[in-house]
Amino acid sequence: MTESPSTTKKAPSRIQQRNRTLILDAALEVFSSQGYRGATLDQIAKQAGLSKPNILYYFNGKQEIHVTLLNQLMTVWLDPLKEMNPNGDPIKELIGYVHRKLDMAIELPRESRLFANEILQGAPRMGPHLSAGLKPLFDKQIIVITRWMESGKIARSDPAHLLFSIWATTQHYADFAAQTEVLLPDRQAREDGARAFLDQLFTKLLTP
Amino acid sequence: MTESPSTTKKAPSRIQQRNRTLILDAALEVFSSQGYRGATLDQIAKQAGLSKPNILYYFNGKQEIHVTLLNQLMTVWLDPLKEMNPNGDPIKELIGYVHRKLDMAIELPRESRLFANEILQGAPRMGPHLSAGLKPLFDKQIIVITRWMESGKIARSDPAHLLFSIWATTQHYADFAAQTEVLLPDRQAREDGARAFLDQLFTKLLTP
DNA sequence: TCGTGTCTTTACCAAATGGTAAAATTTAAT
DNA sequence: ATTAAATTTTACCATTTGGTAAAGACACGA
Repeated sequence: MTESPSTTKKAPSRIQQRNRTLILDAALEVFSSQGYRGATLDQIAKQAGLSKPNILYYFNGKQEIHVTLLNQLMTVWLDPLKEMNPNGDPIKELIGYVHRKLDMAIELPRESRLFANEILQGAPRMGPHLSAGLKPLFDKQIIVITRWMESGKIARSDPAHLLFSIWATTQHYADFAAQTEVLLPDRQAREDGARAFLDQLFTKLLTP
Repeated sequence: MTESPSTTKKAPSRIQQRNRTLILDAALEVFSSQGYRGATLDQIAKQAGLSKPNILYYFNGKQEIHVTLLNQLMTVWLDPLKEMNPNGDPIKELIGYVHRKLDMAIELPRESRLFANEILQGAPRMGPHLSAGLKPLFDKQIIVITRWMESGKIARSDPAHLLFSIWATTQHYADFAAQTEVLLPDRQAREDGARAFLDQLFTKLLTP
């Protein structure tokens, strides 16, 4: 029986694994720079070095590629937040989180833009994941941070907005790169400056 | 001679003014929520209550509507930055700027998202305006802030990244509303919390 | 009210785009 | 080597979408 591998759940062949990876890589490139509607299967196919029908042999449609990508990268994206250790030194943990997020924005700007695009459009294909995936983790870490504040180890502020501000300031360097690159053209200086500034900003906020 | 008013530069009639406004309003709604490629002339037409050909009577094409919108709103968007008074009290000026930007994000989320969409895609239709419009103003205000720091009236930090962090944290509430609304559903609490937090964040940073 | 120019609608079109059918080719186990 | 299954290509198709032509409706000054 000849059936598309996109529905089959049996062991994927070497070719299948290679091509699905190829497609998802290409899709990340295209979706992150063009948005969901701006991206075309032809662009993804060309970027992947495959034909359009070939791509539809591995995925049931454009939407499935996009959703697969979002699901797959969600884990990577939330990892730094999970890694915060409730028993570590609060300032170290939070400043460390800031640095890890900034590193991710610099090293994985496509992933950042992929999510930014999706959220900007109202998260039409990710809404459930926000409630089911992000929200619980968010609430959990809010509690951790609140405890840290109550223990007096860091200054009191609103933990939720603290996280928002960390996300906003770090992802800004990926999502608004077209702007920051015009305003601060020297890449190395910009990245070093960002690190130093965010360190200072959040250290001052958190130090009791 | 019958000619489209989009090329004519003569005094626009009452109807012309009304309909161009109607179209630009509709276009703001659609472009900001769907992005440039995601927006269709049919959507804009429906939103404006006009027919598609009628819309193309007033504008020469989709791109012209978009560019007109960007140009028109650029002024409004940069206004708060211009308003910073070099002779005022530095902390008051900067904190005031933060509050004005946050108010704009809350009151004009569509404008914020319109620009966010455009920058995210690499500013393909706005690139020149960044260099020609924003850059000079940015550089000028960097100098003002630098002087404030040198005078000892505010703590030293990187002025460019200070502005980036103000933009990032305030616009976050408009651009990532789909996310913040899931994580902090109570609108009033969210907005009040944002104001208080950003006030605290930047006051701590700037106080010498 | 008449006529000229302004505005709107109807009826289209060509290109782009997501997707499919089925033939052709390649892979791999026997 | 043979063959059955997996993979890729070729040739399409229906819909959507930005855009146009031209006829029709309307406004308004003389």
